[in-house]
Amino acid sequence: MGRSVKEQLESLLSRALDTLRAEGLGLPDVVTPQVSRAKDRVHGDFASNIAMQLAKPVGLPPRVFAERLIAALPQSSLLEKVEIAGPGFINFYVRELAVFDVIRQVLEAGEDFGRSAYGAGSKVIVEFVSANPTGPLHVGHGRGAAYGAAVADLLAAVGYDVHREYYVNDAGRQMHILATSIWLRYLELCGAHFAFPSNGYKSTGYIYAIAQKLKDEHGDAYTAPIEQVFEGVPPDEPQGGDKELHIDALIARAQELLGDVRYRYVFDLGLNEILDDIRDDLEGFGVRFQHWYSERGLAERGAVNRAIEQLRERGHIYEQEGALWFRSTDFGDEKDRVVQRANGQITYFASDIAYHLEKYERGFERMIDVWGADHHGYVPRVKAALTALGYDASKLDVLLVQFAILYRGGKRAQMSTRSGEFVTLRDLREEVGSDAARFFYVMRKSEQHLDFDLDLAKSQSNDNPLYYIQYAHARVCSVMRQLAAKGLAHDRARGEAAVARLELPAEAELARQLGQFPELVLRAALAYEPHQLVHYLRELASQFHAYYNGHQFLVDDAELRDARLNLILAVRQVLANGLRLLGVSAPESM
RNA sequence: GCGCCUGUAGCUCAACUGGACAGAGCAUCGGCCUUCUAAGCCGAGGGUUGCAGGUUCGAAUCCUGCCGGGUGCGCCA
Repeated sequence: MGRSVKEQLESLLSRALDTLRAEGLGLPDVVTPQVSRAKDRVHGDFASNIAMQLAKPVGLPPRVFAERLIAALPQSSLLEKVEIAGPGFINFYVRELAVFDVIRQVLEAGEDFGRSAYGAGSKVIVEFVSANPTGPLHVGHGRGAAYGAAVADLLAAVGYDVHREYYVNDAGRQMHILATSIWLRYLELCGAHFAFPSNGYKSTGYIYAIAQKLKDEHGDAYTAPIEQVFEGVPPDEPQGGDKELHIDALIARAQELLGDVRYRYVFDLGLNEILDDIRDDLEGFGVRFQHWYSERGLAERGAVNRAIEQLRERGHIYEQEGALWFRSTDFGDEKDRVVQRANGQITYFASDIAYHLEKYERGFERMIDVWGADHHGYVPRVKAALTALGYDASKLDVLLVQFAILYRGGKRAQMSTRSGEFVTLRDLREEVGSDAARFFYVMRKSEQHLDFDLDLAKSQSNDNPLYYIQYAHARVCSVMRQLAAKGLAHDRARGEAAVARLELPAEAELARQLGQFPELVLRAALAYEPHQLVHYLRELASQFHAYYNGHQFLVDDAELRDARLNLILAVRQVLANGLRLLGVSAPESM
């Protein structure tokens, strides 16, 4: 595909600077000129602010320096003209034919147009979703899933070797609460009556479903007398007690009455059922992982103890009131953190240190974690631990995703994990479809709170930006169907030979927009900002719709017709490539 | 109280990461279907970028201080 126009211009400027340096101008030794797209067409196609940046060190007024730079520019067939504007911008006007060459490039590259090798050879891990397997994914997880998947796909598109991973928290206290909740529901199904713990997973239907499965498969082999279950258990909160002590005692009782093997069975049954559901849900959402990384496995391999040991060897661990603490305040955290509780249990934080340690050991050059923004307080301590262990914490980028708030009929549709009444990702997908969900989730910058308008996402109207973009794609397909219906064939070579017939401003504008796609993909990938792609596609669709409305493609003049068809086929290709990166389909008809 | 995110048109958001007159969509108003899908197009109005300072050739963007919204500050995960 060759170097982009932008890169070629930057290289031209570099050579001009070398010339001036040779002439004895006081230039810094290393200068990498930046060329950017001109925001406004009256400023040409590309612009550089290099003259203003270097005016001071060189000791010349910006415009004078710009003039000398332009005079030193090597000859290039690319350029129509170069001008100085405003305080000292250098504006580049690119030849029309160079602009239209992108059509040929798009049609040749097809699905690969927009891809690049920027990150080639670099291994990156994107860890996202990682929701506790204690229940179905809800709409908050959905945004992390859509965003993480888009970031991963963008990075892969620009050449990184991307590893997508889900960290499964299958070892913590929450999982024990889940196992115990399932078991108590099972006892209910077997005829027992009691007050369900207020801190248990009371939830809607899935706990019962798993309990029912246990009953179907094993009858009453897992029962225990209900008096024994609650004997000596401290009172629950509604009875004036402590809900945490209450549930912890019930967990201990479940383990005691079931014994190791049967308890483990219930525990794993719950874990696997829920994990299967999550996997299936994400699959339907177009989100796939290379690896489901088990927290329990980490502990069983001794990796967590090893991590704590390494911290201790480096002198960052101390003991206080029976617990082991990591002195994270030495590394900028606001307070020290417990890694092992007084009761001997390892904290989630300790597992997380071990997990990230392994990410380094597995050879990733960049690590990306996508977390809910409510976990932001957790970032400094993880980075502190990695720094303490001698790793470069700047290789870890924690991307925080703000909440998505659902609106239906102008009112908030609430969600919460513990109360029985929450909106699952599956509910959302069923209501608006996976395409709309994927699209709306990444429409906004991730650190921006997202107002998710369910009515808008469902509406088949011009308010809905997703339909607007998909419709542009479908329209091109429709044109091609019409071509066939008229008994005509499209000849790409004839169109390419007649590219000079594309004389309309709208055509040049479209070609310019197409030419920006590769840079846009790169920029969106490196900034972790898929919303840039959304805005780009909207703009491209808008330009296409205007072109479509104003001009006929299926004209009698075969050369002109094929030249125009090449252009709109290129538009269709870029729309499809962009939508695919967002995990959204590109329908052939609507 | 401290930390992080955030405040841009009536509403929802952009602004290529410090660049040129701050741009879109929706909503409002006025036009366009005997021609490739009107799920579309064309046009109009709408702004002291929360407020006050500062940094510089140049600020919505960086710094400081206020004001408002969100979120977090467990031997939870």
